[in-house]
Amino acid sequence: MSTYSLTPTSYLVLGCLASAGPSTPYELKQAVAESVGYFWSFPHSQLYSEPARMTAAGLVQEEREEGGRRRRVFSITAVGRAALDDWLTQPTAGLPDIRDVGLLKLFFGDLVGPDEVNALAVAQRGAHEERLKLYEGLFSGPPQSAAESTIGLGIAWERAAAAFWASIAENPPKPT
Amino acid sequence: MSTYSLTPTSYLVLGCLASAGPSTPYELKQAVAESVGYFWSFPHSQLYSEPARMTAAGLVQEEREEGGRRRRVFSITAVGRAALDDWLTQPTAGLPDIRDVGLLKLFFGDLVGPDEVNALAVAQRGAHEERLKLYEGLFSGPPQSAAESTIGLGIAWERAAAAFWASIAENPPKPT
DNA sequence: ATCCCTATGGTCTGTTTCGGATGGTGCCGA
DNA sequence: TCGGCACCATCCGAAACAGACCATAGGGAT
Repeated sequence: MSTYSLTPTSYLVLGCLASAGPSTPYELKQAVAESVGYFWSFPHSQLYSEPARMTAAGLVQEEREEGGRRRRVFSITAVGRAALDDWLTQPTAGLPDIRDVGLLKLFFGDLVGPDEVNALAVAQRGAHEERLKLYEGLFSGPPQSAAESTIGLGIAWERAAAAFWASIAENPPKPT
Repeated sequence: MSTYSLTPTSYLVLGCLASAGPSTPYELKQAVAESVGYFWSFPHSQLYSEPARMTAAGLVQEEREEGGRRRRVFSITAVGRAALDDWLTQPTAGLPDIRDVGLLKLFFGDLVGPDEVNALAVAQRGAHEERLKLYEGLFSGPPQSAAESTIGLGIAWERAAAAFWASIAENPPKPT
């Protein structure tokens, strides 16, 4: 067999199918949008193409809805479930890039004046605070599952970032 | 004119050329690796191909070294500088995705046991702490420039993430 | 001087991602 | 019954990506 490599998108699909049962790509898209999509946006087109790819590899299988639109419904196979468990069981130690366009601008902030840096900092601070409020409104009690607990990192990140940009705004870096 | 769109990579190149003066792709690669590369890794191949693309758009210009390897040396043009200033002057309010594979695994943590979640949390915590130490060792005093101040967000992120994973490890989420 | 070795420096390619443009289609209300 | 819209799906060009692979200058050993 070819060295078929599973991408994060693949595991996303596998995980969703394992959690929510058989789904259409559209349902995947919905589920993703209101959960994991907050910290990892997947283009919806991939949620259509990826299951197709994975069908060929035997990780999922495809059926058709009976009536109506006769949409494709994908479900995870035993092979897929094994691949998912395998992945979930390996504790990744890899770290993501921050890849923040705002931070990239700050990095080149010495090329423009302090006013521009300040405007950037204010805008970023506002955006992070807004997002923070959104996150804080999502759940009321303490997290009820591993899935819900992920919001904790979102909140921590937004708080940290808001504080960082606030400090930049207050105390603009200047080459002496 | 065609709608030539500048990507973050383009601005990276422009910014580096504006900051450091005319450079070869190899020098760009070096400069990036030891600075902005910590939070945004650019494949080195792009630092070769992107300036070529940009030359065609008139944003940079290319010369050749006299002796030795006769490497390509790129420098920013007035047009390029204007584009860069324009970009730097617009305060982006956009937020990046976190895109953390570990967090994605946590999101599906309900599909495996608490032991696996715990192992993940421990590994992630360790990785973030290690990275934190690296960052803290980079500069001694307070930041001397906008560029240096970016490390602040790196440190804040690593601290927040390490704390988050520590809390997951201590208090593993369990569906009741 | 020559030749080899290795740091340094550069190119190329197949795959995946991205994100939006575009194109169907079932269903409900008038 | 028919028109419109929300729902659903596919496609495509342009980049990003990772990394394999190649080239060469210049120093050191002989």
